[in-house]
Amino acid sequence: MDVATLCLAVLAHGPASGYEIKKELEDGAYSHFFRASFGSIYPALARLAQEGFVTGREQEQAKRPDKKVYRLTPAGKRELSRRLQAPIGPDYIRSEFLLVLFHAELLPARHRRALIEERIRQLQACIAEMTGGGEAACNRYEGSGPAFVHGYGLAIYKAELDYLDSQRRFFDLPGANAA
Amino acid sequence: MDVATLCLAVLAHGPASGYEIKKELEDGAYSHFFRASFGSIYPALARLAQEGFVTGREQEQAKRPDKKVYRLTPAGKRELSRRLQAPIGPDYIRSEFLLVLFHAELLPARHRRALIEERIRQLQACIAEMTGGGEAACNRYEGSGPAFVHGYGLAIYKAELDYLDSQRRFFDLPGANAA
DNA sequence: CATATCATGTAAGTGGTTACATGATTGT
DNA sequence: ACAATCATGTAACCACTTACATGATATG
Repeated sequence: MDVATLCLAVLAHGPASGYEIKKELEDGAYSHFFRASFGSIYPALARLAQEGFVTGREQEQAKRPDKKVYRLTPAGKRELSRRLQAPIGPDYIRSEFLLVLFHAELLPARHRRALIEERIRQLQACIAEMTGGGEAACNRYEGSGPAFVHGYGLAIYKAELDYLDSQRRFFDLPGANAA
Repeated sequence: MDVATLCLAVLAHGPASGYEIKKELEDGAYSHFFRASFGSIYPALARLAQEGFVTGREQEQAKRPDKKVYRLTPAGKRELSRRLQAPIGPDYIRSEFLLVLFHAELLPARHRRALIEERIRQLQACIAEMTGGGEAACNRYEGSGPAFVHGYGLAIYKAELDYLDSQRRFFDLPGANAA
């Protein structure tokens, strides 16, 4: 599943410009399980428009640069549905955090401690943002799918935090013979 | 952190050939948080040897192709330590599973159910393999680092399974108007 | 008899990212 | 004044994957 499919997916929730799609992928619900940069989003949208899966309408704005608002065509919606039903690949995970801690014995104890404390802070912030009602990004989405995925992510983050909390003793293991 | 660093990391646990490193990344403990293919491992090892971070010794084998066993040099160990202490990037996650389920409403109910049941099966298998004592791959590693990471992964997988179990009602939501 | 495992390596292709180019507007 | 936000797009680059080339041995 490439960036084009991702764009179709985001657009299924309503029309948006390339810039808005990027923001969604950066701060919104999608950020927890996908990623893409401008350099891949803009060409993907242009291609999708050419293929007839989206239409892009130039929209002037007062005191802002013009933006090109894309929306799904009926063909685009069918295409998205088709792509979502294709066999899925396995989750791709690449965690430098876990790679480094796998070799905790090669690190100075304080460095190990700093890594874990930073991780705890990040997880707490993330959980707070996802739990706290209000203007949180994910609130924009309605329906069982987004709610299910939201709960899924939250369950994982909570489990990570709980685990780190239960492993506080790991912080204070004898220091390493560092470089 | 690139494949070269990953190779240094694997070699820190003992000498290995390119083929063995790949196996480790595919079935071993590393498989849960990193990935690499032959096409990137072999050139990385050649480069590391050229830089003096590893030495490769050709080893003949009876009834098997020769293999080139690499081992970390003292400089290589220092280099690994140095690289592990560099600032780490955020976890990179790309889950087609979550992307598809985020759009559950666009899918036929049976497809949604099949995805989740498959996921449950995978998680159960994974947890069983990690929990069950015996010849499991991760048992090769000793020390607090590997144990910590093992526990971390297990905590996540268990949380995912628990969540899916708690959401069984999600399976039977009204079907979608599929393509 | 076919397929899987063991074993190394290269070349072509790909799906992205980073950096660049451009520029008004708003907040600090 | 300086940085951030809004906004689009291109070009150069990069790390990695897939497929190819080669071939013996073991397994079902």
